[in-house]
Amino acid sequence: MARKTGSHGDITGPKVREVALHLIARHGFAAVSMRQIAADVGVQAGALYRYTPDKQTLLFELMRDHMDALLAARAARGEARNVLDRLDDFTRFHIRFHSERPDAVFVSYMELRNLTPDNFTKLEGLRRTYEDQLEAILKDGVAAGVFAVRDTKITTLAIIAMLTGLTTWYRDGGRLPLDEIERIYIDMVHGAVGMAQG
Amino acid sequence: MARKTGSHGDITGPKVREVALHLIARHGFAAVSMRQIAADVGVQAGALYRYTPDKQTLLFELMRDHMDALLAARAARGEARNVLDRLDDFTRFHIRFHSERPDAVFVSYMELRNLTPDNFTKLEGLRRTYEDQLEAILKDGVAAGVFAVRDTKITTLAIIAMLTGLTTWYRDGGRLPLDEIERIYIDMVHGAVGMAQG
DNA sequence: TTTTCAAATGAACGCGCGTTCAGTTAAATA
DNA sequence: TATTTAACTGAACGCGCGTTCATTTGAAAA
Repeated sequence: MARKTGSHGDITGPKVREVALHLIARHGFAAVSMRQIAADVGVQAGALYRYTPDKQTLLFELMRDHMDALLAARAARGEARNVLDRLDDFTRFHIRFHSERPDAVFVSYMELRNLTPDNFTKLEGLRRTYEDQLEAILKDGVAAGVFAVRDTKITTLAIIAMLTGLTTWYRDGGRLPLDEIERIYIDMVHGAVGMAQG
Repeated sequence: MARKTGSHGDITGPKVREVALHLIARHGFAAVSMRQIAADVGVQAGALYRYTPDKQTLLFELMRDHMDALLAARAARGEARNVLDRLDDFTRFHIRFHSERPDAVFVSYMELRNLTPDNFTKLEGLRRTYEDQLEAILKDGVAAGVFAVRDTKITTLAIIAMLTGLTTWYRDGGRLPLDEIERIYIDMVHGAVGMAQG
């Protein structure tokens, strides 16, 4: 046996990434072998190397693609005028985007330590770019006298940690619909930036 | 060579755990080998099995000890009278305890997936016990009309995620002293539970 | 000092790892 | 249809893995 009937790189390639993302999220990068990924894809281990030069690059590209998608989706959204709407929009966006991709979120936060220093630096840059977008909103809000924030950097990180924490427990079809969860988080974010709730 | 001069189980045992915690936090459980741990301890790999029956148990006991210490330290603290003081005390306690043990925190949150189902269940119970303590405060605050919280469960998880996020960036001797960081977080927690800041 | 016990060695076990590659087969092209 | 190209196999490579164990040696007890 060699090439299989119906085989096509445009199908196998994405499937490799999908399977890898899922397995790595479940068991961790170091705990998942190329043979396991290959088995779930339905090929032999050697075939994976048509789609990635090595395991490390596969991990890095999964994480980089996630961050690229995050920044692209964010950029595609128009900016609201007033600073409170911008904050609410960020909150809603973050919740939606992250709740739809728990595997990618998990991997992107947990496997940073398995990246080579070079790859780590690149990813840090992307993450920093995203964080800076929230901090810019906070700074504008403080300047406008709308938010009362002691330290915009810490508040930025605290809000992102709070919002991202959602992915550890949120499951589709759970106790509360995502709309309601969004409202709850928006209230809490308002509180965190020193606004009265309502 | 066999037994080394000055060797003693009361010294090597704790050192095994200390080294293991540090290496696992840095590289992940699956990525760290028993030989690496042994090398940092200063023994051969076989000697580790005088201190743990196997690698999995070593991981579990590190995580369980961390949670036990967390609950014990929390219980050792007297409860304040009014509900706002109790919330502030929880916030301060959580920040202090977690900022002092970044390795253990990291491992306890990241390596859950590497536990056997049995061990996972045990640890989930301990974590749940801790979360329930914060939720009890929130419920009391809501009942007393002091807090305005839509959903105590979600708010509990959100606050803990926000506070624990600190360990990903806090380093001793950083830009802000821990006292100041505490104040910032206390303000944000007040906001998250629907109180005006001050 | 002799005996007992605790601590650690170092070699060995089978196994699965990431990766390479010559060979085989299906799909695409001419 | 004949040729080229893309997809994949399956075997092989050296290596490090978790774990076991007979043996050696230092520390503690008698």
